[in-house]
Amino acid sequence: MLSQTVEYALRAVIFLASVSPDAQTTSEIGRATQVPLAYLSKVLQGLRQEGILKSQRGVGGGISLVRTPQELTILDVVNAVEPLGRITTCPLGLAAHGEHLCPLHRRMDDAIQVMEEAFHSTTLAEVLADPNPSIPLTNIGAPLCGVPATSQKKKK
Amino acid sequence: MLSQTVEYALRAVIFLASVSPDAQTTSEIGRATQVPLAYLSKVLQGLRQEGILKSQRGVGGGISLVRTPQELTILDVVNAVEPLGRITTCPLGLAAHGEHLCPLHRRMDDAIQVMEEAFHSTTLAEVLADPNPSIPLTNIGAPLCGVPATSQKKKK
DNA sequence: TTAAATCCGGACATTCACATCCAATTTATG
DNA sequence: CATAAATTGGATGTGAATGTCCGGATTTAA
Repeated sequence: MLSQTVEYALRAVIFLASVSPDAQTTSEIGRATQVPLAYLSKVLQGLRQEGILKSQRGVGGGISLVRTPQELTILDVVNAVEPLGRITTCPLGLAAHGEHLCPLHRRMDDAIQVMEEAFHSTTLAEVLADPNPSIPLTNIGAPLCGVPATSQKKKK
Repeated sequence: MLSQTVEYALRAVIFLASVSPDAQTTSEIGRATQVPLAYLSKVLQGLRQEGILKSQRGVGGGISLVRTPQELTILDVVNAVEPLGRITTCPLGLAAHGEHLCPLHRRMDDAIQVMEEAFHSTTLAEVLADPNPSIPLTNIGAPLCGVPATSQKKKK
């Protein structure tokens, strides 16, 4: 449904949003998000090329958000990694249909659209602010489950 | 987003619904839906194993729906081919979270759920009944664009 | 019984998502 | 300048999704 890469990308940007506007190294992001490090670097590279993230090489460098968490929606991230694939033209290739879809494809696109709207209506800041108060278990309520919320250790 | 196989499966069942309860050969379905014949047979096989379709071998045989178009939803077909992948447990593997998702995964699952509901709320019969009246172009209004609506030629 | 129609199932090919590894490049700092 | 920290990009591997091919099994009908 949603690809593994989308899952990884969202974990990464949520974590980055939680420390925004600070930069984090790929290793730090990997540790926090539990994403395989070698693959994470590819995902982050893609997000940078799409203008979601920016990077700084060298000592003290790392990855950070281009926009603020208030300005960045879940949809922005999803579309940067793998566009949702709205159905805009007839998949059967009937050019005569133009922008008008048959009843089947209209409903398929409608379903994709409601998902798109759900993603568009939520910013990273809103995810972070969600207290999720009704849940009593350990570590629940963190924007990204299992992530040590805004770990503030600066060694050296 | 939605896989190619889902697209093919929906085309096939919509066509079968349009002639329900009659059976159609794989070749006839392939011609009507523009799906590669060799692959279509695999897709149909899967739908049969999932209890969506039934088949009859030999001369005069073919494929037909198990249920009526009124009783079959788009979601039934989608789930038979490739389950939507609702998020029921923490993808980070934190068992302690149990059934409670963190804010990020709660929103991701919510988005999948709205799509699931959109598919669940539509039967094949409703797709077929959709007149799509506002559209003036050729062949528009057919439940599956490009399909000769309930082609009634019986040769021999 | 034979033949034709039709589905069934396995083997194979291709492409892509996912993932790993490592050398090259950039940058801050002593 | 030399070194260590960090990203970048290329090469490569693996498995799943997509797609093709064909012989075998089943059923109807002549």
